[in-house]
Amino acid sequence: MPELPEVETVRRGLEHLLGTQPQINNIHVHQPKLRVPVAQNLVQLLRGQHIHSLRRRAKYLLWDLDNHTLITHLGMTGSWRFEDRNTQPRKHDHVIFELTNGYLVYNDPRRFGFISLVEKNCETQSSCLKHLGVEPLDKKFNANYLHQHCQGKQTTIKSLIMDQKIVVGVGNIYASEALFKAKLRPSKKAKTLTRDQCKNLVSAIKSILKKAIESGGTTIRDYKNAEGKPGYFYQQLQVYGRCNEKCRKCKTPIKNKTLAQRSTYWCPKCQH
DNA sequence: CTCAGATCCTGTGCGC
DNA sequence: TGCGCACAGGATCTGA
Repeated sequence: MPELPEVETVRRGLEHLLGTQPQINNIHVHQPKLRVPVAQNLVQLLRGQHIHSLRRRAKYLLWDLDNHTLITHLGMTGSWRFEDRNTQPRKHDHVIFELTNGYLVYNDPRRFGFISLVEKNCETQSSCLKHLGVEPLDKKFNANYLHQHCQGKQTTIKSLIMDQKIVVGVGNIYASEALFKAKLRPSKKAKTLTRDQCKNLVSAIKSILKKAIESGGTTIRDYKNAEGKPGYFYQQLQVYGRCNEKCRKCKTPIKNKTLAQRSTYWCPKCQH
């Protein structure tokens, strides 16, 4: 569900709502069975700690506490909401953080997300973060880097840019969108890309992600930011979800096919 | 090592 | 109206 722009939007919203270093008074775990089970001693360990800052790495949110870092992931359908009063609990409210200034609620119908814990300053060595590739908006993600990773790769270029070991944060929506902007077919073999094509693709990924962040992300169905508001990048989608609709550039009907288990969209005339 | 496919879950929307 | 099926923004594991 949430890709980098959505996670970054959630991070910014929560950072604003949390205020200055709230303390965790208590935690209520209603459903510990997330993709990674919630640790049994989570409540005991975190009670009394403060939330100092909220960072993002890839699609993970990193919560800096006094003695630990909380690593959380939204999976496909996870969301955080902040409430200043204790309101009616909703279906799939799995974990509730009772803070000095309000309630922080993790809701996730499909339970593909998780909340886990590592010792302070150890997060980069944790199993979920240590194999991650470069951030797409970092200057390390450039034409040479991508071209090198394409060498000899039998897989498709769409699978490659969604591979979090190479570059993080690009999910199913923005992969299709970036490939449209770079005029490349999603099914093109990664090893056949020239350096120039890699250069175009890198800048397409960067510009799409930046624009999506500016718009507060993309809401297809259930994504909501921390304030409960949708993202507006949906209006700017060129191909994703537009099967049989006319390409906005050349009027050719957009094609749709499942590629590597994921729904994929492209314009057969604009992309080669 | 590389790559494709199955898998973890629930909700929604479609065709019949 | 109701049922069954396909599909959904992610990441990890298995096995060929």
